[in-house]
Amino acid sequence: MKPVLTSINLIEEGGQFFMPSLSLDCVIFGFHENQLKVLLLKMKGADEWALPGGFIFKEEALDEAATRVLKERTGLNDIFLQQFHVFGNPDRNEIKFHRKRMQKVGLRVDKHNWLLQRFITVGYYALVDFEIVKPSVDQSSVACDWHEIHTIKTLLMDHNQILEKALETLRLQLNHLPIGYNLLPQKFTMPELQKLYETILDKQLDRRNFQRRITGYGFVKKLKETRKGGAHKAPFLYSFHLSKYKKALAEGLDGGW
Amino acid sequence: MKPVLTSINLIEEGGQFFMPSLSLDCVIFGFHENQLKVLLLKMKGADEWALPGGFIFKEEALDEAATRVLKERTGLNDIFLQQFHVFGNPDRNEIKFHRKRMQKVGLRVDKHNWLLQRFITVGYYALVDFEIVKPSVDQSSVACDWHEIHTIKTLLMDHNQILEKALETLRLQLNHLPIGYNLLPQKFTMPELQKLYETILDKQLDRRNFQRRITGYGFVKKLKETRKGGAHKAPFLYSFHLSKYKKALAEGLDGGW
DNA sequence: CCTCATTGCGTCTTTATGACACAATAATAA
DNA sequence: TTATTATTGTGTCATAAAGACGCAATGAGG
Repeated sequence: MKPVLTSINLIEEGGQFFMPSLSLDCVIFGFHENQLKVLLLKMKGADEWALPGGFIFKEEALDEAATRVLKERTGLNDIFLQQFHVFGNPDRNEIKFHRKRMQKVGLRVDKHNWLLQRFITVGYYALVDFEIVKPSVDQSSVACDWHEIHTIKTLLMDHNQILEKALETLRLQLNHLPIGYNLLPQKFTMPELQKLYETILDKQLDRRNFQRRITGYGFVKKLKETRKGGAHKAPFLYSFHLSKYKKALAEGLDGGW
Repeated sequence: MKPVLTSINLIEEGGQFFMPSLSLDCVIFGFHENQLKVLLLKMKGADEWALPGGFIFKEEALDEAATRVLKERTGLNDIFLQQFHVFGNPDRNEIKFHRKRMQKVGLRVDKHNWLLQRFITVGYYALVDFEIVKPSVDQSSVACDWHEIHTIKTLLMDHNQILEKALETLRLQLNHLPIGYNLLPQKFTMPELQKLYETILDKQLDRRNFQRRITGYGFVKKLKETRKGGAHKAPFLYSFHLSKYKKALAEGLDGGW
């Protein structure tokens, strides 16, 4: 039903298992050491880093396919993921990329091969707890690592554009989806939450007003523990009160109408 | 390059012109008589109304295809449109629909026909000035009419779900995209703008506070004319100051962070 | 045990929001 | 012609939220 395909027979036989001309790419976000990071792959025969992606089985729902790709890449099952945009310009240049890659691998294929067609890709972003993810390479890639969002250079094909759009979406959805909950560990400090907001919004926030506003919403629980070990005063730990968080987000955290 | 296809050779020959397994559907919004409306089609051989849709030529960008469909349907060229979601469940049931339709038309086709495959559809919404649209049927439909948003019953396939998602997106983007500008005529009254907001947000707003807030943003110009003819006091006409509107939206009209 | 950067909590001012009062006005009915 | 009526234009007041900042408490490191 869902056979494990090697690099070679993916090219030669993928066409009979996957939807034609359709792929998906995942922007997997993690938060670590007060930095927003993205999981990137380096594929065999490619110089540039790329977003992890995959194809959709002929009988598989789009979301299922994204879930499967994320599972393969991070080892995690219950991942928060959101479809955010379809990238459908005819010049996305999957074709050149695949042809180049096949040449490097030394494979000769028919020009009607399913991979040598124009592809439209659905962008998903995922939010994971950095701590519990174990990035793993697959058979077609040589590296799989976290990259800090601001240090990312040129990515494969239109992946920079996909990443930008994912970030923009994340910013717009910050007040409507449980982004903090999914990106932070169970217990976190107020400065950590603030830094997450600042990174996503790309804007400095006042420490004291931030704290007042967040506690005002009432969706974080202050714990009795503190985070020892830092160089200065130990901040209190907090955790999300998920039902209250979701309820508040449903209304929208921004003033609005 | 982009041949006009009749109903018959669309089925038989569409496969050589269009991307396989991929379609797009448009939710075309208009605002008229203080009601939000959607343009729906009734297709030959179908009982239910449907969203206007189309396919993507093999060398055509996704947005181009959407623009083309909108042009065909409304006669308009410069339409504001936004891609908002991809619908990719395997049980969307395009297949049953097409098979049924072909039977009614009395057409026998191969089971590998391109239309009898699973289709994934990209949802676009469009905002048009109701006044200047001339809905037109195409060769595959028997009617094309505006429907008030709250009176719409069961639509074809998953089109109710697509419409719902479009409305939800519209609500979320109200403070970030020039939605008023694109839905209202050049000149409009404050009560009209308010009704538009109320319909999209599905919420009553205080007339006086609404006016204060909108004028406070500074992106509407009060004109010296009034809208005569109503049964009561003639309201002033306003028009959007587009550059200021866009600038304000870029910041986001909601308080936010 | 002193230093210092960081954290926790608070104040004050300004701005925005929500609720409501009242006068002005254009079509209609008397 | 004039009164009626529903609606629009403008303003007030109380309350809530946002922005700017002060200061004491704390924990690690010297």
